Amino acid sequence: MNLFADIRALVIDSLVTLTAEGVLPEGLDFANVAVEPPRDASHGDMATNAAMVLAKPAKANPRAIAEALSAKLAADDRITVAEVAGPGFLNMRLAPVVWQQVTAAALAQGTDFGKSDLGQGTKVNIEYVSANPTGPLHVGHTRGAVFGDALASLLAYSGYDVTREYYINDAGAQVDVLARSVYLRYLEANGKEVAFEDGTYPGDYLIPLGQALADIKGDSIVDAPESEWLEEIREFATDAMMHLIRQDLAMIGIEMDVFYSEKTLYGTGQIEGAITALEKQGLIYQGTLPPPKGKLPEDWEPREQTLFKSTDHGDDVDRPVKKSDGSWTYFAPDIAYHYTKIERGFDMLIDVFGADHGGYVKRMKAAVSALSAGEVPIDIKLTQLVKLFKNGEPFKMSKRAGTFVTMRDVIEQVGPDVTRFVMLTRKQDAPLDFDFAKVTEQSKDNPVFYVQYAHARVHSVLRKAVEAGINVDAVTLQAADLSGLTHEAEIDVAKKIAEWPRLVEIASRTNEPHRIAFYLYELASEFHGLWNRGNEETQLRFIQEGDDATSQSKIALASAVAVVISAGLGILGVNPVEEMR
RNA sequence: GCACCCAUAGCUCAGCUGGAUAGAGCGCUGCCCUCCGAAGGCAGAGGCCGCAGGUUCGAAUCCUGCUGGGUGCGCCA
Repeated sequence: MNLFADIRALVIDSLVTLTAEGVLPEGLDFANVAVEPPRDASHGDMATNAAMVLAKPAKANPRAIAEALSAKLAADDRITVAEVAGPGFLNMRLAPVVWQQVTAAALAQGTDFGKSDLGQGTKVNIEYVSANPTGPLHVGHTRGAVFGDALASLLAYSGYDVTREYYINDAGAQVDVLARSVYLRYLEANGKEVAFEDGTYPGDYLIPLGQALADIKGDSIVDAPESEWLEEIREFATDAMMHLIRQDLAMIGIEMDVFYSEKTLYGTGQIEGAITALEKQGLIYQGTLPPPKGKLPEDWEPREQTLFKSTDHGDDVDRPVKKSDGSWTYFAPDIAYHYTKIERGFDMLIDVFGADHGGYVKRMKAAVSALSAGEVPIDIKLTQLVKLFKNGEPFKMSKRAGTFVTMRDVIEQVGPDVTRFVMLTRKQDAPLDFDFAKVTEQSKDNPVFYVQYAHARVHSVLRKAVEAGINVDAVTLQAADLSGLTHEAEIDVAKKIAEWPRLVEIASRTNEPHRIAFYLYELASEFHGLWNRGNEETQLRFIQEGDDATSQSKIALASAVAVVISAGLGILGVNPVEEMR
């Protein structure tokens, strides 16, 4: 039940009626008519801009339209007041019964309250994490992982058919580096002195791999040339790394639907196929790119390459798909990979990249646009850096030195729930400060705690009610008579609950799961406020001694809050707690 | 040099794809526990929404140009 959609439907109906009656001219477009909560609560429960939007095309005074609309709306039972304000706003006040109905709907639908068919089964592919299989996930990956996963859940909740996908970069030079690094560890396990020079991964996490290899191989390839072991060790090492990465992901509750290997694009004609598809459109040519303006790289010299005319699809310069030696650039298999997404029948693509891939966005969009004839939209979300702090002291990570902070480190210290929530309390394109001390603090300074606390308080009430012999099982609460919930403080909580479906819709349309986190904070705030008013005004307490029926209605409201919090946390991938410890 | 992202209270950030007097938390000043958990709540002070133009009935939001910060810029992935 989306109250805002219901009221908007009522407004549109009224406008249609007014058109039929000749008050409004025929053929007006109502698409821009919005029904939203006014910023200032004193203006009422809902406001519509209908009169202002229609004034110009209807060639009429906005206030006059608003007056006419007001008369129609006031006839509906749900609306107690519909008054014209300002330049032509129509402010509506809704009857208490409306809020009681919303509360009942939330209880009846449980965590499905807020689900919609907005997506209409649209097949959407969300690619996220996609970290190189050269080591464990670090904090930077964590943000993209959490963001992508929450977005996937959000879209699924809104009726999209979601596929969570991870692209394994297991074919580039970086996996050769991995193989050589593992080989060094293997030599080490065989008692050799080795040096980790630039261009190798010195991290400790490869030591067990070297040992495992030594256990299998003994010293048989200690003196062998690279050509004899490279391929085998590469395979061995990337498999091991992907195993590690899956474990890391599992720690934070992420399970991918598809792991897509870059390697499988080679030797199967898929890269060639994708490039041919572009070629047929005349978008592939031999050419020489102009040098980057400004500071010229020392070793720059003009070279002829195979280029993709991405400028035809909104890019700034054309991009090479082949290096000057004729081998594919990284971009080529990426084009082929996205081509497979189109061919696999996805209607919509979302890529979640780290901010350092910002320069990649336009060419990827250009490729998808060209390959799908503009039919498949692609949204690319860049996640900004996570700055780590410990007691206010920042600490850095350096992959080269092998001293980066892993996702595992973070999860082990603060837990998956806190990590996920904190990383979602910021827009993904803004940098995030993550302070180990602060995120585990139990105070309202910490939004995770604050929201969890509200949920726990509801369950505390439920426990107390049971102790007091009040029946608060789900069926009883759903059947409770809520007509007594008329106090302003209670209505305010119900109003917040009513916003949930609308909020979900907005978050889905914008691909912005952080809105869920902020909403939950606001809902928790309303609930804490009501709770505390019970201190002074005892009639607002949830448990009314000797009056089970009243208690049940108030507890029903509290339970509705818990249901929505639970649904919201579910989208974020956070487990609601029933008790604080 | 070019492209993308960002700029909102002392600090950290929201702001519902253009709405009315721009909101939270922290910090600061007060107040509220005999009371379902005060791990909370209430109130107050605090703003040229980076600057300058433009579009509009109406702009923090859209457009243009600046300023300042981040990221990236052929033969890495």
